[in-house]
Amino acid sequence: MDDIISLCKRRGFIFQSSEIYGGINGFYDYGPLGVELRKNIKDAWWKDMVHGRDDIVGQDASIIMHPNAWEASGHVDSFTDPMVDCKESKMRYRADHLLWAPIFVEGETIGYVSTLEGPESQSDAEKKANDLKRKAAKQGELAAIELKEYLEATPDLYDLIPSPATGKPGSLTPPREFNMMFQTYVGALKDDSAIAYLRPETAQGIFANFKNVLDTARVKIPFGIAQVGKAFRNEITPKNFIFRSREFEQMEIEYFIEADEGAWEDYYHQWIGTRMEWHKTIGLKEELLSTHVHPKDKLAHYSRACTDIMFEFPFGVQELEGIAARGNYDLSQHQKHSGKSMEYFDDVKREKYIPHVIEPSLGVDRTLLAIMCSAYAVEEVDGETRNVLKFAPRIAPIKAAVFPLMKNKPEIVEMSRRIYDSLRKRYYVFYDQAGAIGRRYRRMDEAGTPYCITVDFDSIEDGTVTLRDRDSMEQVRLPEVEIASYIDERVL
RNA sequence: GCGGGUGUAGUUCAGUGGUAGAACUCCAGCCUUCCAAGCUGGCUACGUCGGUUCGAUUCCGUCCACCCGCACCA
Repeated sequence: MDDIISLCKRRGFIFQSSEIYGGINGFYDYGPLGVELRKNIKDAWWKDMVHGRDDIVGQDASIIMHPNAWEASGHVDSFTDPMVDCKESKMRYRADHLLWAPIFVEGETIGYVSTLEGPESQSDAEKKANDLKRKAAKQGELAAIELKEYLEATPDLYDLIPSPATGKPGSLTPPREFNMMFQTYVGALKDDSAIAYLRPETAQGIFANFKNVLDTARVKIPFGIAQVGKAFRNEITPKNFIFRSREFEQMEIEYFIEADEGAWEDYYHQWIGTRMEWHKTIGLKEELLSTHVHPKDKLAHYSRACTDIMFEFPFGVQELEGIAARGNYDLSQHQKHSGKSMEYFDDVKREKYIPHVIEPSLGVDRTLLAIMCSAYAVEEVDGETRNVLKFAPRIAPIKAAVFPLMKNKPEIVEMSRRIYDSLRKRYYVFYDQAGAIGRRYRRMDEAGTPYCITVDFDSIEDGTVTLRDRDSMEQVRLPEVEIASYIDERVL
């Protein structure tokens, strides 16, 4: 992983944000090659998911929305993770995973117990209750133990509830709120009425425009709306390079389907297949991809099912994309909060309903990192090591490079410039005449450029050039006029 | 947020209480007829702020950032 991070910096893919000021945690910048790669990923997605299908249209919603949109979506209330720290054991718990109960013997409170949520929580609590009873030297029956979340504890109880780790009361902090949405102010006044949020996901911009798109794009269920855009989350701990950052970009589709309870499952599985196949087309190594099905008891209450597409990064198997069957929760919420109907009239069924939705949601930055990890290779060539990024040609930042074999032979340089000028009208092409030819090849290997064209002495005689393949390092000889079509076939 | 570690050139690393060196990279020139060749020259660094000191890149503290572990992760 360190090698990849180092290469990203060295070759101008990714820089730490504000590096000259010491950097800022959780933010990254994309350099000249990074921005090309990133753009190619987004273009490939858009081309395949929007232009390549007749049932999906695009949109681009603003990053700042009406604050009520985030009330409706539930993000204002629940996009928080209240946390509790144990001052003694230095452990940290989510307040809704930390359970506690008062212990009664014969109607008298003898103390409190705490435990963590899980299959053992009840038995653990009972065991601790018995210990408590023994210590208090009480006779009589223990009353039934009713576990509650720490969030339900009143402030006077914070000092009485013991830490689950140490068993001692008084070491737990009150639950500390942490909303992951960035706040800002719209307009000149900095009061509560001006509070707005940077969106933590692009999805709500799609739901909020559902009616607009429906009324203007002549779409019929089933259909999808796609969007690519930045989202912001004030993560507690950004981690693993660009994998979890505070500013990131999503590629999301909301695919609207009929409301029948029997219908969603087919669409859902289709989407998992479609998305999995797509990841292979952009060069992610198949053996590093997998799926993770969320167990039913871990799903949000409005969610029918959720499958993650996982990628094996050097730091572990992590989520790349989430495909969720979300019922009609979001549209219903927006209907409720906005007072505007989100119903769809189905001409075939002759009925009105609020559509259900399947949501494939992919992170651009995570995809880019997965591509770097898939493409990076160190090879041995004639006793020398070669660093190479084996990008799928369609997403490679630079599609081809043109080299004059010698820079001090005017005819060769002239022909090289001519080829370069003609190719650069089609895609990003790099011209390099500095240094030995082998060095130029290796430089392009590290940038992941799939093809290098070299103009040599034969070229000015017979009009052919050599075209060298990045992965095999083999060369073919082509007439100048065939270069463009040869590369077109492979990179578009 | 806690504990531990780290911070010197674009990269990877040396080193010192008297302001620093290497390799590779990069740039220029010479040379060079296809895979990091050679020669010459050149650019570039002690994360930040403060303290101790005659003097700090070095010692101490603060902050920032990065790495590992814990915890957290719509």
